[in-house]
Amino acid sequence: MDTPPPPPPPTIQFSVNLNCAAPENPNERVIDEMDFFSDKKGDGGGGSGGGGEPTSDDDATGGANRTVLMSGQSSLLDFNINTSLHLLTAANSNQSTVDDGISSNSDHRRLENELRIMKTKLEKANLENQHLREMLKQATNDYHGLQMQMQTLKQQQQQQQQEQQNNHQNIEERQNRHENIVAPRQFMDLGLAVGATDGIVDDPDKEIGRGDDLSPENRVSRVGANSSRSVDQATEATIRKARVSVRARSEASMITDGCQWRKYGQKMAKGNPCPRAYYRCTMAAGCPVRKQVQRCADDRGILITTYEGNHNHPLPPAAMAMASTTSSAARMLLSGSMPSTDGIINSNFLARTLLPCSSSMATISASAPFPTVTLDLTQTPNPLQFPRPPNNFTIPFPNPQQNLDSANNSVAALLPQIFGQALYNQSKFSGLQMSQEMDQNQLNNPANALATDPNVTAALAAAISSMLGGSFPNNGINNTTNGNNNGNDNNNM
DNA sequence: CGCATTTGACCAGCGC
DNA sequence: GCGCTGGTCAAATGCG
Ligand SMILES: [Zn+2]
Repeated sequence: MDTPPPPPPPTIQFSVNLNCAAPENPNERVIDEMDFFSDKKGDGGGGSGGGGEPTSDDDATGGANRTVLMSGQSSLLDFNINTSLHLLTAANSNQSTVDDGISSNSDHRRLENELRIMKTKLEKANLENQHLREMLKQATNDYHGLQMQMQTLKQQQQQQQQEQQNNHQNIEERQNRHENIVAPRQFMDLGLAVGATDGIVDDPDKEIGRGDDLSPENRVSRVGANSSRSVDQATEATIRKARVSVRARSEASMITDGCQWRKYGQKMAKGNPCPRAYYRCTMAAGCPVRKQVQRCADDRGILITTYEGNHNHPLPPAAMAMASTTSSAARMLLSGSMPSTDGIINSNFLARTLLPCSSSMATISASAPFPTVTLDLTQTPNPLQFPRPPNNFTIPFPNPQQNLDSANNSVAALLPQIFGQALYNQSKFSGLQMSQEMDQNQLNNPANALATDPNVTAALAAAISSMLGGSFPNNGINNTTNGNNNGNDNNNM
């Protein structure tokens, strides 16, 4: 779901929370934010039982007063019954009694002052809550998208089983049906996530510029002056388009990702004897998704596939994996690199988010013109033996076995969830759930905290590697390109 | 014959 | 302004 007003970048949220929490009451305020979302939890960080249990009195004063109450003075509840504003005075009654003898006017002024301060704080808190709500909404949407994908996989599996039982036809027929089973439109909300981030820069370009430029009818007048406008828009959109490149060992000419690709160009890259092939998604007429396939100059066994753009059409489950992976990764990139001052910091942060364990496995380059996420899977000789660390986060697979059952999708289907987890982790540091799971040390160094959790990287590597390795022998799904563009033919310069 | 690939040419951005 | 490079187009070619 691309929200026209760009959702507040998580990283910014993180800093905001730090600013609010650090100076005075680090824990209570954050906890209270969490409390705002989950109405059930009355106790803050440690409280088991009574502490912050919302009472009927609490309802009368509203959530704002609860903020004050959470600061440790629950005994003041009685005073709050009269007026909500008196809570503030009551909270500082101890100090005010000291000054009592001086003048009641100054006391009054001070009270007003504090009232003002509290009001501003309240507004701030409300604003923050709003932001967090938006983030929560987005996370929920992502979750729903994944659920839809899960359902699709289930349905597909059931259909396949039925087909196997009813008629033991040849495999080709089944694969044709496999193509026809497209993902529900809802998933496109996930897939188009980058589109939302694109909207930060220039919204209509992606659809109008790209779409027009790619439609065959409009290509006729490409050289003409009338097309210059759309071309400009398209290039502008391209400038900030994030890319996701996957490095993996493969002898095939192209990795199988479930999409239909049509080769539209081949160039000799600078400093690489192997040509670079350009592919375009042909599953829909105006689909803007492209990918580049190139062999590594040093080791021709390494295939570098770079994805760009988002599908504007429903996808078969097998293709959804990679599509949502790339879009999620791209969204991570763009959401982090958007603010100008934080760009560098965020890119580093994102790099460590994606790559907690080993720096050699994935890198994030936010440098111009394209921010790129690179997943280097060449270091994992046997992905299936990847150790599964038992701690910390549990990647929210709805039902992993279902995924593994269907041959084609198998591990590839895990990709979006894994990346979704990465996003989830990122949002964690933005303040969503920080208070409950992070201690102070981790608060100071969130990237390190993430780095201690190798689940993301491990699962990601295993998924992609397995996909690469497993899909080639016979599971070639929809790819129409065959592998005869191997290194030697140097065509273009 | 239709479709995908090949491949030379074209275009735009960027650095000098 | 010029050359280099990446990316794209589209006519030519190949294939089933
Ligand atoms: Zn597509």
